[in-house]
Amino acid sequence: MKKYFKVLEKVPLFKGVEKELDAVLSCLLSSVKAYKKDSIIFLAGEPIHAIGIILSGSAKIIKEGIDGNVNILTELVPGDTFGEAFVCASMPKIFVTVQAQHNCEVLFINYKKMITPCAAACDFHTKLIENMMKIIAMKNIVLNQKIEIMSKRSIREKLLCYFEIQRETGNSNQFTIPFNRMELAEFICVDRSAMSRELSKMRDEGLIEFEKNFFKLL
Amino acid sequence: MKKYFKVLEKVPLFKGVEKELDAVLSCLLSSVKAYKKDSIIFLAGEPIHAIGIILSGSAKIIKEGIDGNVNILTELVPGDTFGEAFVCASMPKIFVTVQAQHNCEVLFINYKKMITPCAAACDFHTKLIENMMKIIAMKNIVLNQKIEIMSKRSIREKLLCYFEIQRETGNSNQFTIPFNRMELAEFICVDRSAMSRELSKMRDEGLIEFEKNFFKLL
DNA sequence: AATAATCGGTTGCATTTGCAACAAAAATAA
DNA sequence: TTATTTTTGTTGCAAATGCAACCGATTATT
Repeated sequence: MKKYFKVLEKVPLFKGVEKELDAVLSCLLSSVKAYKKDSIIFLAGEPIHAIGIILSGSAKIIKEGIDGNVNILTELVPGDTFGEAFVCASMPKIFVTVQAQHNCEVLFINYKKMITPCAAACDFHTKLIENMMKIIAMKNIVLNQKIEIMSKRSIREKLLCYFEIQRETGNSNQFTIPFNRMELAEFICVDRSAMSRELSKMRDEGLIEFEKNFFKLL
Repeated sequence: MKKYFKVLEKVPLFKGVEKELDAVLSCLLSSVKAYKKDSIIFLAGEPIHAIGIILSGSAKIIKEGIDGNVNILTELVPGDTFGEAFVCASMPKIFVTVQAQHNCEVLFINYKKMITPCAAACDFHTKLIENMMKIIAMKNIVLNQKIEIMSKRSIREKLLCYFEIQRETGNSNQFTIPFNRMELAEFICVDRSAMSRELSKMRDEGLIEFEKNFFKLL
């Protein structure tokens, strides 16, 4: 177990209990499982009762359409957590499939164990609960922001909405975004070239200035 | 307080502790405040530390753009909860504004109190935490579904994605949706008439059948 | 029953967008 | 350095979409 501490220390779920990780993990009945490349970790439609944390290797969350085409929703790397939403919502089954991309190892945390204070005076339960709540709530806020952006009808409005969020977040009219053009287009769900065209127009109209990932609102 | 039990009994946060509501509320240091029509309950940019529950009247969650135009995100009626995401995420400030639509009364639940087990043997804390987790996680799933729909490029794909979710949820190729045309269009963020046009086309092509809110996938 | 209001479908039209192909610029590799 | 790959911007074009206006059907109100 020790060899994973480097990874586990940085997992948001364990923030504040890094010192007691040994005790935490054994109290939570956590287990480690290894998966070969391409094998299934969670299968859509199956019930799940534990939260997964990638220890090594990588995995992907995929969604298979009725027509058979698969869609990669997220790529998971060491330290990433998955399945929380379904477990915490007590959903009878998970909607997505999690599949190993390379050989990988996964730590599973039993949810019931986590949120139930145990007989022993394990006072880190409160901290774990707080962390988990924070993780999910934060994701909630981020998802809402994304919906706010995507609910705009035109590319220009989507961009302005995204920029506005950046402005609010950084309290500044200028900022560096964490995407290149391609990624930004994917994030706001529009065509890259169409977005590029719109960005140029907005610059010509004196609304914004930009150079690579650096943007300035005028 | 008694007079609000009718409302509080049905609040998801209190599911499973309806019998002990009196004890719960006093342990949580909850307080009730009355607001006059149009007055501000939470102001965007301010810090918040409590979760709100509408007891009577109604309120709205609004977002003010930089250009001054306001956007109603949600309307809140008795029993509705608000502010959970920001409080549970420990955000330093709330991004949206909550304003009374009519005169209304709001119950505030202190978050710290809720997630911290108290000295007295209040074993309902665990239940409340579980409920809160479930509420936020569930919203998470719903938001993800909405994003999945909105990330589709065409109206047809958006509709099919929405229908597919309905199909999965109900395990049936036919279902009654909770929206009229106007609301459905708003939900998937497209123009109503354009959506109507697309629905007709899809029917003509033999993809679907529908009558009012009842849809059948073929 | 008569009237008004809401809802859903249709259509013409201008605009926006996605798509594809290409070119310039920048980054990376040889 | 030169060659190669990746990234970004540009443009023509066809298709999709939003918008507005309209009409008939359904529902609610008087």
